[in-house]
Amino acid sequence: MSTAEGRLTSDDRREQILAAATVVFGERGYAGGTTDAIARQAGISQAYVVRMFGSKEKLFLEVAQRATGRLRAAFREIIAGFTGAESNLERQVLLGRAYGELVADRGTLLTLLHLFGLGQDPVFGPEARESFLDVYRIIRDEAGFSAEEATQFFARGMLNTILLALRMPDVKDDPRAFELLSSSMGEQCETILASFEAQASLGA
Amino acid sequence: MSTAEGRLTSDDRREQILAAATVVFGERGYAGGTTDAIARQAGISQAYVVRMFGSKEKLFLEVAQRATGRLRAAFREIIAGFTGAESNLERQVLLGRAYGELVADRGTLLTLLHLFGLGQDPVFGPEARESFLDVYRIIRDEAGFSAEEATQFFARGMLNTILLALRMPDVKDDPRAFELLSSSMGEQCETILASFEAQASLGA
DNA sequence: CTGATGAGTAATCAATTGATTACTACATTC
DNA sequence: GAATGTAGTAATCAATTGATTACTCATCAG
Repeated sequence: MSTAEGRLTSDDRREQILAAATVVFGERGYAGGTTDAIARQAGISQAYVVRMFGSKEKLFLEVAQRATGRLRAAFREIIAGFTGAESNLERQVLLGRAYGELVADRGTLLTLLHLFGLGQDPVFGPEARESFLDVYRIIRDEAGFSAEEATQFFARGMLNTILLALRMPDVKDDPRAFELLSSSMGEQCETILASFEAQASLGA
Repeated sequence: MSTAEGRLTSDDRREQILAAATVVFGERGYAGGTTDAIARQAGISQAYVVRMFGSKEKLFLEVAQRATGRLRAAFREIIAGFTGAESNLERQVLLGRAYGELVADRGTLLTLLHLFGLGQDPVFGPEARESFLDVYRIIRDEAGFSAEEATQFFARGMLNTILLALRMPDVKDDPRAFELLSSSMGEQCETILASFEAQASLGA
């Protein structure tokens, strides 16, 4: 996606770099994602990536905050649409669907997962914990789930996240893999898989 | 833990390097974990680390295989101890406890999680999927769980894994964090937390 | 003793990486 | 039309990293 445009406003360029960084950090993790790969993905020079965000660390922080922010927004949007007539089970389905749509962007999915693996980092750790808890508070206080319901919802979400990160749908021919995917993700698997196929992967 | 011993047999040294690599790869991921950090952790030279395993990639592969292998062994040991009188719920508790004991080693926990985030890697991806499915098959075929029970068991396990990776117990004073931890991990949280405290973290 | 084998390292290399600097080109404003 | 700000890059740097090579030192069989 090295969109070879001309000059952009710094805000537009910023968005573009964040999108590119989400892809690269997703595929290679924080340590493995280079500013050079991000620059190439965005079609600009490596120097400009660093200059616009100050450092790779600050860039990743913004990428992570953007991902968790989008998650919060997606959940709040669904909750705002609650009529009050749904059962909590129906609400779980609606929220789960929203999560599925969000992480249909593989970069976002993987960035979230990589962030979770950075719990011991002095900078990203606190950020990761706080974001995770924020989402839990939304599900608990704003969606009105009980602790048990919320935990169950999160557990299923984490399993789905890992199954997608693993690219488990790639071995869907295996009967046990198919069973696990169906049992955990239901029909959502198809939609998300299709979306993954559509996403360009980084060159070697 | 730079245990400054003298010469060891190559097998003993191998074990020691694998243990050191588990710690380092756990804390910094595959890309971020350097052979130099592993060597220092093991108290030997960087050259010897590379030489013994051929490459960093092969070393990580062995570390990952060791972690997933231990998981399979732990589950099989528990299953072998089943009397046939337990309910499936009791069996879930027993297996969950075994998982908790395994990932009380933080290096193992994080190595597993990092492996899951490598699903698109041409080398580690297939390995990760196959290992994950192997464990699922054990739970499904050898422990005799239904697809729904197994999925639920895995979902809970993945949530616990991420909560521990996030170091969520560090913010246990937060009422919602405490609630989530209690609801997902129960009293196991205490044991594992204590074990984490006891583990030396890498120097800067 | 001697010679071979295995454990382990120091030194070094080429490649990569995040960051900095000095610069260019295009706008906008006065 | 000069001046100023803003988007963007080329060139370069110091540090790091995985890997290789040539070596040292200990041990042990004969």
